[in-house]
Amino acid sequence: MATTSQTEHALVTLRQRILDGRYAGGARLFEVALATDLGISRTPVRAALANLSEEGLLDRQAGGGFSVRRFDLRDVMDTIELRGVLEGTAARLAAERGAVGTALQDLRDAASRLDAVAARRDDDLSGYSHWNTAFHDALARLPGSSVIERELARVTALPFAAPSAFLDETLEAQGYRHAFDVAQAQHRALVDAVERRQGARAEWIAREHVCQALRNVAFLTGDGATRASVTPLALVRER
Amino acid sequence: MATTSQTEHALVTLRQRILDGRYAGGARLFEVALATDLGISRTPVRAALANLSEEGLLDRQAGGGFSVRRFDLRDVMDTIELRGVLEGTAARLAAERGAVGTALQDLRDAASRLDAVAARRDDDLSGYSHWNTAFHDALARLPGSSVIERELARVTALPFAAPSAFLDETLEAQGYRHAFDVAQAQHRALVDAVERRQGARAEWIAREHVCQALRNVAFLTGDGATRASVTPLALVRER
DNA sequence: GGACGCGATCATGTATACATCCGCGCGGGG
DNA sequence: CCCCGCGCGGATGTATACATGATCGCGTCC
Repeated sequence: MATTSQTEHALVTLRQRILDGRYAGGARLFEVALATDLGISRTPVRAALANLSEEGLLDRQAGGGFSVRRFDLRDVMDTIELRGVLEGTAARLAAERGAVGTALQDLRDAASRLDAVAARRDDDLSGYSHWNTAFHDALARLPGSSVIERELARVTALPFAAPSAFLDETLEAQGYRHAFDVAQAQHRALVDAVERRQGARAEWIAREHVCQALRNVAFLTGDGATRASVTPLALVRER
Repeated sequence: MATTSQTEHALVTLRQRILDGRYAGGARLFEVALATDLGISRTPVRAALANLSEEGLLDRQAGGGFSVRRFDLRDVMDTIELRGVLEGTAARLAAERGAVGTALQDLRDAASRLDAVAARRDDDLSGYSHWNTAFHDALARLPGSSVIERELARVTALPFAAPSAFLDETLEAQGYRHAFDVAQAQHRALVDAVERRQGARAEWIAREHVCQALRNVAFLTGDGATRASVTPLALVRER
């Protein structure tokens, strides 16, 4: 039912297409056309569309039906800033209330792994990306609040708002090694702040941490033509 | 109500039932049972369930199907705090970037109306509630960010996180007039901060503003037995 | 010549039959 | 007595036929 289901197939295919920018922002998606295209009936297509709407990739239109959600550069920046705000809140609450379960240990582990990757200095981008994602996942779980965790999951589901969204692109584009080190210092400082129950400091560090992502977006979109080649920005259009 | 669509009917009915606490938190909702109960087919029931999942009132279960989302008192507090965080962000961004369109004027208008209601001192709770909601709506629109607006709409859709959720109950429970005045002072201060482009101050005021809502929840749940009678908390259960 | 109205067309809404999958209990066999 | 496996019942998944409603263009009537 899971992997072979038609709904799953439609969901994966359509998500990929939207992320690829194959459908223009604001474009309406018609059930019959998609069903014919995918070679399935309208029912699983409807189910997939409802799912994608829940993920924030589609908008429900007034009289029924769905359209592709429109993202411009401003929305990308706002979403990344929102991630900073939510991660800051997660860090602050964890500091105020105490971290829950194994989340703090997971956070420390991820930070150590990132240290190890950085120490090797062999440009292990996929390793860095993996443990960076693990760090931010642990951060989301830190205060043990299902509400915070849920909202952070929603935001980071968007391709350009994921914690490791622009790691590969920016690091490959330039020798951004110092940004790499600065980010790692912030990870360490965040752990320290939460352990010392310094809520305001923890929140501020998380806020500042996303500023690197904002700079990356600015850099990648600065000289114009490169935009289309940046994977997480494929669905972004100017309005 | 204008549309007599079956999906709409199912959506409204089921939402009401969930909000009333008629279905226990975590309880699974079966399509056939609901369809029979509502006298319609499974199709519009499915559509309504998908909608309610999008609203955050239901959880999608692993193997398919939906269950009623579980809320305990901690979740209520976290959601209200989250509203404070998001409203604070809206206020800060508006201060930093400048308010957009008529939103700032709408905000001032709502504040003036609230002043007028307060000046009359006739306990016009529905009037206060209405303009309080208008104030917070304008605040969400203030930075002109569809991302912020969307997330705030999601959070305030939950019955206990709406800006005017506990107004009636608390004001009627006690002569909470001074809280009324304090809240109005915060509204005024928030407008002032945004106008003066004082982002940090604006954010802080919005954060502090929801603390009154947190106190209201604590008050209404403090002496135990009153909980069930508080409308926005009907779906809340201890875990 | 302009405006109203009718019908075609296309999109979603709805019902329903059938398929599939999963869990569980019963029965037979080791 | 325990374990394996078959079958059944109930749940969601899927396809499809038909209903409904909105939009638009064309034709006719005033």
